[in-house]
Amino acid sequence: MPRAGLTAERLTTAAAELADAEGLEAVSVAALARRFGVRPASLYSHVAGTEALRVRVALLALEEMADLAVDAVAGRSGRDALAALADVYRDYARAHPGRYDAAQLRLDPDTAAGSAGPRHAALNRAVLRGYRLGEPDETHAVRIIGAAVHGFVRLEASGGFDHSRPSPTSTWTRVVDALDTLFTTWSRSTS
Amino acid sequence: MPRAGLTAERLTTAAAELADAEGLEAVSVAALARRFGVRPASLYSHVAGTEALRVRVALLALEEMADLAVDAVAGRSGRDALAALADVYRDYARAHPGRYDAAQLRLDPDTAAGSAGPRHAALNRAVLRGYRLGEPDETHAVRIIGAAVHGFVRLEASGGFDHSRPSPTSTWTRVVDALDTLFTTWSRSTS
DNA sequence: CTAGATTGCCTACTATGCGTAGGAAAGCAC
DNA sequence: GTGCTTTCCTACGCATAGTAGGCAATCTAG
Repeated sequence: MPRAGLTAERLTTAAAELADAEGLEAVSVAALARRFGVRPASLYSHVAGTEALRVRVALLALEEMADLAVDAVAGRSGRDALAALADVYRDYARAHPGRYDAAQLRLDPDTAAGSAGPRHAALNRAVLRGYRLGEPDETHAVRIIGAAVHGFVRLEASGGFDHSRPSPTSTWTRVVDALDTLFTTWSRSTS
Repeated sequence: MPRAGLTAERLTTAAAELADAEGLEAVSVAALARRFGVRPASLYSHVAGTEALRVRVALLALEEMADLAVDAVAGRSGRDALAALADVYRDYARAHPGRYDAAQLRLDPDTAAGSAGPRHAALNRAVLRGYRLGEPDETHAVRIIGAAVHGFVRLEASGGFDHSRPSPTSTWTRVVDALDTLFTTWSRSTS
């Protein structure tokens, strides 16, 4: 019998595609085995199990988003950089909802430390440096960006405002404007 | 053999407690059956299945939050009302993480229409009326409150800033301040 | 090109969960 | 008590996660 050519990488990308197409819930050993025309037990030589599969998708998503974010932010500063960074997250979530969901999984500390998570944190701070906030404001700002972006993305993804007026994108613009204004104001009042 | 006295209500409250204690994932027909010392099949005369159980928890949580929100907002206006409303959501999420997660489930349109969802929308708008935003700003504002609050709560719940400085609560204060300032500014510039 | 080692995928199994069908008995009406 | 309803049961069928151990496809030595 011919071999299917399973590897951890191929399983991870297939899992990511499956997550985007049918939701993170659909990512399971059984589903992947079907996709590769192989018995479920065969996957266990390559990945530890269902949860490990989802974690791999999370790590992939974090890397992809970090790469996109680095490109988007390059050569920009201030509001431009902030908007570019925020757009990366929103656009990624719309293009890859399953991967994005996976990226929200709570990773154990070791895994998180080895992930692209720290790159995201560094990028956020790099963008914020333009506002010259200082501490602890910069930390507050990192958290607020995270909350606003993830909160908006989640609302948008859960269909809360499908086909409703005004358009989600116009609200998104307000969100980014509000963040920029907020940080600019902090910056002024502290200096 | 004595009867366990199962009812849809008792199952729902037990499911809510289980969700808060062990996560929404832990809510299942089998787990509830164990809790009541009963065979899994016995639950199906009372609830349709695992998903229905979670939806019931969601509806319960939405009602509880709406009741709390009504009380919290009563007699307040402006920033006070906004802060009180936002605090209700954050405090509820911290006290009842499983119920709060359930409340984020995507409900089918009919179920959603019969839920406390519309009460939440009405309350949000009632609080915002104090800012005299008009449309479409008021709608943007409703969405932004939702994004900011849910985003923050989610970050806080996922342990993103456990034991880290500055305290999550100090960031929360900034979030509420930022929302108040934002809406106040919109209000002025439009009038 | 063959012989042996490797390893990829298999069968077979256990355990757990969901959900359905149909039966027995507990409790209620009278 | 007799009969009716409801509650909970046993017994299934099916899907999934994961483990143990085997056969054979492929790689490597010589």
